[in-house]
Amino acid sequence: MLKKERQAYILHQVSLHNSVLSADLSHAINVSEDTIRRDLNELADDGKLIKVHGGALSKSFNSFYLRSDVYNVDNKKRIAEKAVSMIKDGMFVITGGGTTIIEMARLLPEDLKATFFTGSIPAAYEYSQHPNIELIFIGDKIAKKSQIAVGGEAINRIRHIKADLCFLGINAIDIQHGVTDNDWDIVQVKKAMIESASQTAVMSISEKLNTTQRVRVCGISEIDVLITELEQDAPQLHPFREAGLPIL
Amino acid sequence: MLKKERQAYILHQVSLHNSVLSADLSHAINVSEDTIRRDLNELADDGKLIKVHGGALSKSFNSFYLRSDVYNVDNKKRIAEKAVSMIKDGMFVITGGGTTIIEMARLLPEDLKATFFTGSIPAAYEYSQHPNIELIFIGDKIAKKSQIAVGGEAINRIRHIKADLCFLGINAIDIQHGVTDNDWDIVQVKKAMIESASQTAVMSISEKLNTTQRVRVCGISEIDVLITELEQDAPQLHPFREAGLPIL
DNA sequence: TAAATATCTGCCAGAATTTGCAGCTTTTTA
DNA sequence: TAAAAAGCTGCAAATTCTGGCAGATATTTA
Repeated sequence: MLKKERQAYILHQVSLHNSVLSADLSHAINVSEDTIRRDLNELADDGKLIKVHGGALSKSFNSFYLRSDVYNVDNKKRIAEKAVSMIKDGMFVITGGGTTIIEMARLLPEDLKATFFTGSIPAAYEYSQHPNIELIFIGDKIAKKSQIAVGGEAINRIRHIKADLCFLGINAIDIQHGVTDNDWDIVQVKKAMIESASQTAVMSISEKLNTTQRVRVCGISEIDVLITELEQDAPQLHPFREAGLPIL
Repeated sequence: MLKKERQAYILHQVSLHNSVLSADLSHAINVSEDTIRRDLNELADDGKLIKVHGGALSKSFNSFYLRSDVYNVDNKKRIAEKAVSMIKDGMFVITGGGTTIIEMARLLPEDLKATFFTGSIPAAYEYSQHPNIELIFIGDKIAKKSQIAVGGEAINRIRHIKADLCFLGINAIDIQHGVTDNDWDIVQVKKAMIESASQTAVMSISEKLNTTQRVRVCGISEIDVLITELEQDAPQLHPFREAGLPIL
């Protein structure tokens, strides 16, 4: 096998699998690992791939996770837009925290008059910037990681609220296990919020669909709407629609 | 799986869920927790995430609040320093809002362990950035102008607190009329805070000495310390000291 | 065509990296 | 305040990397 051929093969494998191991290549082409290494070094010098200890990575791989932040912001904005469309003048809305909620808070139309409840400091900050929104903060001990109020006091207060809508950014959702999260305290708060509202909308980027975490928030049946960045008829959403969950 | 791949996966998970546990990652990728920890340390060194006990947090999540220019920062810093010196480990401290309080929050020493109560969103944000401070937010309707909780619920909660220290930034102080302010709702909250604490310190730049506003908060006698940017023996402070008000 | 030259490939020894483990310290939690 | 969980350090084994060397192969030149 010619050197050129070999390198072409390597590039093909890299673009196919996003990553390759020197040992695998050596075995597949039947040349020594040294040769593979030299090839990888050359290809890396030419900027065709990224060499790392033990093998190589595709170039697009790197930009994938670097860009995923920005990429996700766009998706979250799309979700936020859909969520905002559910809110009408005069409503009582209760929301959690998280980046998607923050995006939603920023997109609320100037002339919307509504009352918002939240226990999240960043979300509260955004709501308080809005000219026509009345904001009620649900206080208690603030969880450091998420800057959101947790604990019995907060849950008690939430129980006394009768909201029209509840918006929750969620960490994982799955047909079988429903909505799950990884922080016990925050889950308690979310549960209370769901119970206190007549309608609950959960917001999630599609990447979180069909994933699970450790603590269960609620079953699919307790949710009224699922909001993702996808079109309503996207195939990933089929199982959820079939489970009777309305999609926005 | 290559090291870089693993780290990319970790970053992806962090940006997706805002936080991850070492144990979960170790289980998901099938490597030892030591390896995960080392990865997290490397990523944290590169500033890609924030490492915490048991896992890591997303970096982008926390930074929403822009430090805006405040009037008279230097003087307020000087006041804040004096205020900080009053706080000891283990104390329960209740504070209002305002720029002076914010400065104080930023100056709290890293190793101070104390519990803070506040109803101010910006102040809460600052406290929540501190590693060793336990923060309890006193929730209720948020007053737009000052981003602070006001109303019966808040006052009720404050009544149930027994704090060691109360810090208030004040708008006006005068020998005859005591501490005065211009917002009725906020004054109610401040009154409750003063009552709930065994010691009250009021903080004011010297400009506000000998001025009055429309609503009375409390008389000079109810204050335990007055903190200004001036030296203790500054002539402007004489009348206050003579009225029996300790000066810091 | 034969010799000279350049390139490629495999092998090797020592250096470097990575990883899991054991023992010990620190932090968290009940 | 003590048990449990997580973190850190140093070590050892395994893997990978580096540069040099030698033989094989390809290319050029006399």
